[in-house]
Amino acid sequence: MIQWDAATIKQFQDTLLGWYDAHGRALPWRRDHAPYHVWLSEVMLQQTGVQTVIPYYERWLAHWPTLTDLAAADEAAVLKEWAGLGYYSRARNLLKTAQIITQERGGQWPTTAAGLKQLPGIGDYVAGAVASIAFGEPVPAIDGNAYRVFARLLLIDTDIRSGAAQRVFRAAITPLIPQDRPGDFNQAVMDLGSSYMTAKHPDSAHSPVAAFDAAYQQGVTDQYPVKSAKKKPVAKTYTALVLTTPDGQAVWQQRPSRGLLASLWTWPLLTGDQRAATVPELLTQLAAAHAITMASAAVLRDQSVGAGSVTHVFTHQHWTVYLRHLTLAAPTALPANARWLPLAQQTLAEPTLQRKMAAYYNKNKTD
DNA sequence: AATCCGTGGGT
DNA sequence: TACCCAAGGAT
Repeated sequence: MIQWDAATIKQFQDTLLGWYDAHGRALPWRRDHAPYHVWLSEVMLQQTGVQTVIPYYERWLAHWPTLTDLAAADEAAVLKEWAGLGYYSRARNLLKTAQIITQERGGQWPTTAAGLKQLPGIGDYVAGAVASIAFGEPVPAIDGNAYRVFARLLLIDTDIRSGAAQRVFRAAITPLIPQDRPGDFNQAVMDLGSSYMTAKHPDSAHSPVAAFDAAYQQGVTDQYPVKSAKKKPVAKTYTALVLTTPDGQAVWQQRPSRGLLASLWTWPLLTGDQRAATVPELLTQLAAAHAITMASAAVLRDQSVGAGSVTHVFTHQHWTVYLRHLTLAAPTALPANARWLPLAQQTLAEPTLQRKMAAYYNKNKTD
């Protein structure tokens, strides 16, 4: 690992900030440095691309313009607004933190990274980003960009997926932060990491900090950062039941409040490939899995949907979902975690998996 | 420390 | 197809 002297650090800061002043991106969350705006954007941007976030960010602020507005929201409304962004605990934690600040702290944000990190959903990265950008604290905000940029500049070969990475990079980056512009420094690093110093096909030669880039100077950019491989997703198979009445009402089922797609709504899912199961078998499993009971005598029609399946890849699971369509004469009573709503309902939070299933159903439905 | 938790885009 | 990547955090 390379250590810079004080003069080099000053030159690096001036070069990086000069470039940022001239070429930094004009993003919606950079219109001001309000902690609500900085925090919301940083949470949305976790593991998520800028172009995906922008429309969600704008819609969110139209819905809840202030932290006080958000603190008064229902969790169901928050999840509905978040639906499609993924990692849904982020949305639940946004609401929790808004309530803590509004109701327990009199609307006052902690102004240090250490204080911010106590709040739900705020870890080392978001704490550093909000503390530096909104409150001017000279702390690093170490995200994937910072890992990549400084691994190359300083030839840091610590595996960025290892437990030691946070400590090693924090020690390396902290001395480089300018006391007067920590927020701009951290944002400049992010812009650098998403323009010249990208993961794939970097343009190190034209980077404004090429002169400080040891990996580029030595022709070893492709060796940094060191990042161990992920393991591949586990394959799982399910069968979704499209349970409708003749007038187009369908059974919607809310997933448990913890775990994958927590609290979101889908058509009821049974484990395994149930394309060959009989109607009584399907209903037995439906009762066991979701406490939804209905008599097989009430089923007017039993149809498979399409010849294939819906596939959806999560971080750790690769799902294959088959669809069965059962038509009932009339709605039956449902437990608290299920509802009769139109097939194309607009009121509940649906994950992308459900949107894919609905698209597949609409394309393949028989009548 | 290792695992869980989404999604869309690129190659 | 099967990877990898993108402004991580909680348990």
